[in-house]
Parts: sequence; structure tokens; C-alpha cells
Amino acid sequence: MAASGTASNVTPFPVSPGGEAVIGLNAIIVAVTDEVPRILTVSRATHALATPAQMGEPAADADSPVALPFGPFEPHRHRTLELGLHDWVAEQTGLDLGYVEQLYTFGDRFRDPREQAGGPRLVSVGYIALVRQAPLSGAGAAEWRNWYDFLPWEDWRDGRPALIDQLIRPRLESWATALPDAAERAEARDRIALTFGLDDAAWDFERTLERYELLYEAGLIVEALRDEQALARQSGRDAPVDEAALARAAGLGAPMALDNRRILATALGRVRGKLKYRPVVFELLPATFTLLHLQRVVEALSGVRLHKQNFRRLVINGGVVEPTGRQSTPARGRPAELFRFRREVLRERTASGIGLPSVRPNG
Amino acid sequence: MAASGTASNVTPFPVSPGGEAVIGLNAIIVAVTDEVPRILTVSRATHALATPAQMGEPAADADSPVALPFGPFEPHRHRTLELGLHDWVAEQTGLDLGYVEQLYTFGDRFRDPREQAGGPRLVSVGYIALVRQAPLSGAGAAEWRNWYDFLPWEDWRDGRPALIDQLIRPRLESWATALPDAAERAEARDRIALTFGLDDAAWDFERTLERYELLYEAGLIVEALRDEQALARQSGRDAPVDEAALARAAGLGAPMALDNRRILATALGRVRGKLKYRPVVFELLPATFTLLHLQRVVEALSGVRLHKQNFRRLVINGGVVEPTGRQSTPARGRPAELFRFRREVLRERTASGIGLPSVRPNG
DNA sequence: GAAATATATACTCATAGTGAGTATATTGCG
DNA sequence: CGCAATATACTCACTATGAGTATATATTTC
Repeated sequence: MAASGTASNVTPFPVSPGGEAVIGLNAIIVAVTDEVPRILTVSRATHALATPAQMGEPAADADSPVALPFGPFEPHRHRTLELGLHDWVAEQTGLDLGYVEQLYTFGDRFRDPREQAGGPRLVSVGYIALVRQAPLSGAGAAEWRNWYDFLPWEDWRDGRPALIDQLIRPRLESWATALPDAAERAEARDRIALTFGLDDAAWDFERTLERYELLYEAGLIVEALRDEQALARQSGRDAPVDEAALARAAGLGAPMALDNRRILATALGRVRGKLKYRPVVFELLPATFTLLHLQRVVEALSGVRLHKQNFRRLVINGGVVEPTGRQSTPARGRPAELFRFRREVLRERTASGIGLPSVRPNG
Repeated sequence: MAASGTASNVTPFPVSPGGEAVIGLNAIIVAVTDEVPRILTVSRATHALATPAQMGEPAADADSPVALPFGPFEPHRHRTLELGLHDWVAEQTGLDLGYVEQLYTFGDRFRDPREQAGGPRLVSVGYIALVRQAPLSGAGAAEWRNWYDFLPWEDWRDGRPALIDQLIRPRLESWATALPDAAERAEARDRIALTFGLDDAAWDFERTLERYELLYEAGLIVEALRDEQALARQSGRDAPVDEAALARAAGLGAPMALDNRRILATALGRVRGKLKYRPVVFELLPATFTLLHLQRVVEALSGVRLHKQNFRRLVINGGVVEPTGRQSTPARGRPAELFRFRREVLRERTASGIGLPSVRPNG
């Protein structure tokens, strides 16, 4: 408003008549190494838009939350949103993104806290990129982090994570119990069991966003407490910091700047869903790989273990891979045949993904 | 640039440093009546941003292309993008949107031709809305149009549409033949057969965007000729209107303003994909319905015919619907039982959609 | 060198799901 | 009544899936 309120005198285009908005681009850059799904993060100090100094806040200290790579969208330089992303990711990290896919556009009020101080609405278009390796360079202080550091309840490869029974379940239940209305309480308990695969409900590894949102809503997440704080402070209300709640929340994964952890949850769900019906895993693998290697990457992303023999059958009979004739040279055990991705399937069959089983009640 | 170039003097926020961009919202509002999938369109004259008069062009005449409902995003009024959409759709059409889902964010250069004349980049966040009925009111001159008016090659309910063999195939093939490189030609022919289900390739009803993009790339679509014209004119090149090509292109569906037909193709693919794994059809149906009614709606959207007995089995065994005990009163034939949607499945099973078969080579 | 360990690969088998039918049941209508 | 039109039930072959067992080929250990 302040900035472009006079725009209508210059051009006939209505420039955000209801106030100002700026467009940014967020990159969720994914790689899998050593059976760990990793995402690229930047320290908040190097985060283009969210530098605390600009807000008059104290500069980012050691344990300031990390953020997803972010860059402005520059219409004059870039023909498309995706090309814009490609360019500044290359500048900041030295990575040349291969497979890129639009994730979602995030535009909720106060997702950038500076909006409370009269700043513009920050609308971010999020993109998922799948890359092969992890040699970083470039201007930004980027770092690869384990995806499950931020969403630790999502990794069921070693069975149901202990923190679900030890921390999440009791806290969610006491939150549900504290709800005013009886019907609301019942519905909340239902929702808890279903989203987290408790009792006789099955674990659905695609419901990542629902789980994050439930935890956020119940105030069990650092970001939820932080945002509540900020809102209270803004509206002049008394806002005592609940140190005990903060300490508890710290056990539920590492926090991130702004709503970046929500974006991460959205992205994980999207990637997991896509695995099932499009052969996207291969973007994360080298040109040749063993079937176990392929399986481990799928497991790392989906967060569940798969039946080895059936996985093999699925992937071979599906025609998604073909043998190279060469063999791996493992440290121990029998060598395995090296396979390559059959690029042709990208155009052939419609549903050529990597099949994933539905996980039964007992994980 | 002109408008908010002084923004940095007022606030510390980098407002589109690489030039200007404005955010808009596009609504793809879908209903199915009389076995016809319909989308809500507005005449371009009432289109909020794209009024030709604002560009000094001649006012919209009778056969000016229609457009998707469009509205600005007003950060001050609206907490979220979706709520903003909800509000101006209600104002313009009187519709109260129920199911709404974000589709995609479109931000390519020159998607609004006024950008060539120095206008800002128009970034549009598209939303799909599924609604039940079609009583229109409100300020805008809105109208329900058959979705397949714009994408006539997508409706295979009566077998492969004649225009694929009569118009699309020969024109695409002569386009492919005219390509300079031999490898390019071979690849193009391959692509044509695969995207349109020719020869021994199967028809994949989800590849709607690929088909539109192929037609656009081959210059067979009115919009492609129009955009090429505009670009040529802008760069000062000689731009003779190819009336013959335009006349031919008119046979391939009704054109739309801007890139709205591309948005429509994207949306159709999304809806078709979603039918398979989420029970979204019911947003388009009344509270109770016969199984045939349900099937016809699915067929209308997917564009293919389904096996009645198997559809019935799938939908009942899947627990997606439940009988009401009441019966329909048909004009002819045996009355059918009325069913209702089992809302519970939204929370229960993960994959409770309406199953769709893969269509075999001979449609 | 034999046994133990680790991994790869082949094969079986019960069960569920899918595609394509046939058969039968109800209605209105001439 | 006989017919057209629709609904509903049931069959059957085939394929896909989940969960195993069995066997092959490497390295490590004793």
C-alpha cells in the first residue's frame, strides 16, 4: 500500500489493490545419501528475505532456526518461475537442478512475521528438486540436513518411532482432553489415532501435512508457540514465554524459520505420493545401481521398510529398470547385478512408479 | 518497475527487485449436469485484469474469447489465498464454493500480453472448485460452458473422437514431417502416437496437459497463432495473419483468453487423476444418487466409459457409499436404489477413490 | 579348507483385485 | 402379455500382491 499506492497513476494495472504482496521462491532440494533423505537448508542469517537484522531483531545466533533456500522472483530476468529458481539456486549453492516440480504456493497471513509490523504479504511458490549428489559451493552458507531431523515421527523404517508413544501420543491426548466440547474431544481423539496410525488404524505415510498440522494445532511444536507469542505481542496482550512448553516442544524435531517446516511436511507428502505412480526415484540415483540400492532410497523417502523379493519382482516385471550385465563389488556378501533406469518408460506406460505397500496396523 | 521502484525508500522489503509482478487468482469452477462436465467462464469484457479496453485495444466483440473467472489477491482483506478466491467468486457469481483445491501457479512471461507493453508480470494462482449446481447470480456475466468445448479431443465416451483422426493426426504428422532434424522428426512422431493414443499406444486420460502443449507447440491451436502474432508484432517483425491456419485452428476447440485454455487442460488432468484416489466426485453430486448417476459423473469427467457391473462392485465393496433404503423414480426401467456418500471414508482409508480402468489401445 | 555370515536371486502359494462377461429381477408401456 | 429399459447378482479367468521358503555366491572367521 505505502509502496505502490501510487501505481495506478502510472499504469492502468491494479497492483495489489488490497495491499501489497511480494512473490518469492522456495526450494526444497532433496538428495538421498547413506540411506538418509536430506534437504538443503540455509542458516537464517543468509536467508534473503528473512534476515532478522532487517527487522531490528537481534542477529541470528548459533541456534537460530535454519530455513529453506529462498530467493526473490525477478520477472525481468526470468522467463518462468522455475527458471528463476534454477538461477538463484545455482548462484547460492552451485547446484544445477535437474528434476524440478512445483509444490504449492503459500500465502497465509503472517507467514512472514514482519507482516505484523506493516510488511507486505509474502507469497512463496515452493518447488521440489531432486538431485543426485551433494557437493556444495556458491555464495550461501548451505548445509544438507536429515529430513527426519525436522519431522522425526515420519521415519518408521525401524518400526514405529519411540517418540510417538513416549511424547506425541500422551501430549496429543492431554490436548484433546482439555478441549471444551465433548464432541470436539471425541473427534480429536479419532483424528489423533488416524493420522498417527495408533490403535487399529493403519499408518498412512502420505498424510505428512495432516500430522504436522495436528501437532501445530495442539501447540506441541516450537513454531506454534513462537507464532502464538508473536501474535500476542503484536496485539498488545501479555505474552509470557512458556519455557516448559518450549522445552517439551524441542523434543519434537528441529524448528525452522517462518512456516518452512510446514512446507517441508507438504513436500514429504508429495514426494511420497509421487513415488507410487511416477518413476521419480531415479533422479536421486546414479546411472547404475543395484536393486537393493534402489530399494533403500525408496525406503528412505517413504519411511517404511519393503519386502525385498516383492520389490524386486515389481520393479523388474514393471519394466522400469533393465540389467546392465555388470556387477557391483560389495564389501561383503554376494555381488549384485547393476541395473539402469529404462528412460523409455517415461513415455510408455502411464503408471510406472515404484509400488509401495500399505502399511498394516502393527507397522 | 515504474510503480514500485521507490518502494525501497519506504520499506526495507525487497519488492520484486527484478521488476514488477502482480498476483491474481484464477478459479476453475466445475459442475456436472446432464452428463456434461461444465466450467464457469466469464466474457473477457468483464474479466477483471484482462479488459482489452485497458490496453487501448478494440473492445470485446461478440466472439471475443471467454476467460476463466479471475480476481486480484487482496492481502489486507484476506487471510489466505483460498479465502480471497472464495470471496470474489461469491461476489461475482453468487456461488458459495465448497470443495476448493489449489491447482498450480502460472507465472510465464507474456502470459498476459500487456506485459509486452511494459506491464507487470502476471502471476496467477489457480484453484479448482467442485460445486453441485449451477444457479448463477452476482455481478459478473458468468456462463457455464461444456469443458469439452475447449478440449474436444478429451471426450472418448463415444469412442475415439472423430476429430483426432480427421484433423489432429494429419496436422500433427505434417508438422512433424516439416521438422528439420531426422531424430527430432522420429521423436515427434513417437510423442504424437503416445500422447493421443494412436497406433498401439493406450489412451491415457490424465495426459491432458501434454496433449494441449503438443497442439500448441505444433501451432494448431488458435492461442498459439495469436501469441506468435503478438510476439512478432512486438519485436517489430512483419506479422502477416495466416488466415488459413486460423480457420483450421478454429476446428480444434474454442479458444480462451490468455493462457486460460492451458490452465483448463492442467485442471482436467488434475481432476481426472484425483478421481482415482480420493472420493472427490461426491462434491459434484446431490446428497443421494443412484449408482448409475455416480458412474455418469465419473465418466463425464474422465472422458471414458466404464463397465457398469464392475463399477458397482468397486464402489460398494470399497465402502465409499451406503444404501439409503429409498429408491429412484425413473422415467423408464427398473427403479434404482438411492445411495449416499459415506463421509467417514474421508478419514478412514487412504486410497478410497473411484477406480478407473486403464484404457486399452482400441479405446 | 570348512563353517559362518551376508547378501542376491529364484520360486511357491494363498488371497485379493480386475476385466469381461452371463443371468436374472423390476419397472413402465403398448 | 410381451417388450424395452434398466438394475442387480453371480461367474470365471487372469493378474497383482503379501508373505514366505529355498538356493546361489560372495567374504570373513576359525
